[in-house]
Amino acid sequence: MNGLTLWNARGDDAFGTSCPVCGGRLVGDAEKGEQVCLNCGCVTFAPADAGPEWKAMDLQEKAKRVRVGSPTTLSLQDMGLTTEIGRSGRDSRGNSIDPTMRATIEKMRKWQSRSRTNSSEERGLAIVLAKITELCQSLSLPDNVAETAAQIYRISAKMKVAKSKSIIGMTAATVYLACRKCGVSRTLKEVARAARMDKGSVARYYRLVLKEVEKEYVPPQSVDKYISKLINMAKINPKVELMALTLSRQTRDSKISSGKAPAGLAAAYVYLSSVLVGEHIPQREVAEFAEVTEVTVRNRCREILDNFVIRQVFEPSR
DNA sequence: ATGGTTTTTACTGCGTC
DNA sequence: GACGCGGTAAAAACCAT
Repeated sequence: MNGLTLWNARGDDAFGTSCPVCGGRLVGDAEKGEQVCLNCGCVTFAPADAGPEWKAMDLQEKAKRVRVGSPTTLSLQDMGLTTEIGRSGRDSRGNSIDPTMRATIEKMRKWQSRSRTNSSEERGLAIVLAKITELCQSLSLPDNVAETAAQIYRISAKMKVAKSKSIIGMTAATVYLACRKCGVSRTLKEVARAARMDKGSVARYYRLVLKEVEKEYVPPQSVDKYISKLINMAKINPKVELMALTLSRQTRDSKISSGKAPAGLAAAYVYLSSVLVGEHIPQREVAEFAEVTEVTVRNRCREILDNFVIRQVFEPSR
């Protein structure tokens, strides 16, 4: 997907289940939570502010995102054999479904009711997996993250870790862990907000799952990922991204990054780059998008500038 | 629980447009 | 005067032990 990073100039309803340009099918990009159209190749991404106002659209989204004939998936209680099948008789592109397919769907529906969850355990599993899918959607996460989250939850359920734990808590924790494992940059804060939980509780559940299920160390998100994400969310000129990534690479492995919140560091790189490139985004805005304070941005900037000399190579402008 | 580190909060001062 | 920027002290949050 490298080099394909377009940004949504209109900033409106580009994120959906079908391509805003040609109506083609969108597939997720594991890197950034973007979606790419299989038909025309254009890239869309989630609206910058995942504020509460698009809760309303989540339900519609959910209804629209019916998966017909998709491959088996771990994020459904029965691996996807019992898809919730809409009654509209239309597929995800809005085309009507041909009779053969319709028959297949009917068969699936029949089998679905037969194999329906009978034990309470399985019912519980189904509920949580649905929650996971829902949370992933409201965070605009690619499918593979949902799958990973589902897998993590299955394991923790099997290990009885999830026993008598809050459903949203476990959901948020597994989704957050899945993000980290898949290298998708979503902060704990973002996950907590989407799950309507406070950060502290999600962190507690996260630790629990990490300790009991994952056991291995899951490295934090690289600064680069945050930079790309910031650029995408704030619809900043890609030139700035290039600059920020370059700076980030040059200064990697330096002491300045150890123990610091990657989001703050990324914000500092983006800010500095915006100045260097001549696009100049106020600290205030960068900080806001990175969900850190201006103070943090400033502190990171100072450390970067204290430790490195930035020599700008001016191109002859004619 | 604790102590060290980082981030946030709240406030102030400076220069510029 | 409003705005962007830089700084500071103290509180709060975080994290490893």
